[in-house]
Amino acid sequence: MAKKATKSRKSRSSSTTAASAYNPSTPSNEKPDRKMVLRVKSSEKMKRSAQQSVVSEREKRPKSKSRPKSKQKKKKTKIDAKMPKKPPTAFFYFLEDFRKEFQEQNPDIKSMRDIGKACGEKWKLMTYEEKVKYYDIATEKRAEFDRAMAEYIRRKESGEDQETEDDSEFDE
DNA sequence: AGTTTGATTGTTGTT
DNA sequence: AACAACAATCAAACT
Repeated sequence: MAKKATKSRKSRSSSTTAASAYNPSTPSNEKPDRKMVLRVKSSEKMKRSAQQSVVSEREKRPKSKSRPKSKQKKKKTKIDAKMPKKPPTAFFYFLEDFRKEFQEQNPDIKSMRDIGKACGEKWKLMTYEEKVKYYDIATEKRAEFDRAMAEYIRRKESGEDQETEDDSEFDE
């Protein structure tokens, strides 16, 4: 088993792995954590979705307006490099892993479009427990993002005019 | 040659 | 409550 030392960073102590939170019902593992229970409320919703997953609608139709096919990014140029971008969702992390495998099985396909389709299909087939792994990562990232955003705002309010002060960046 | 689109789901923010 | 927009990514496509 490859031991991915992913825990290299931050040892927030906290043995609270988000995964635990995601596992609302552990058969044998019953930890009566009175207060620390379910930090992620979305877990229930997600689980339900995963289990039900049975969507009768074979054709999803946007009830409202047509979907803007092109409206994601106009210019990838730097708008604000300091601004933290939204963290990838669980699905995106899954994509990262899936992509590698997919490319091995299908070296012919290189574009993400095709992979995305396959990923989406499999994603829906995946069970909640399997998804939890990715949800866990996404949740953690979101927390970090939230913190980064707060700091970013704080710094911005503090004075964005303040040029590199703590970091000696003499680029020019 | 450089910019844009296209496709996937999830999360968040706005109304 | 529900929609809108954006997150990564890479190749094809367009200008």
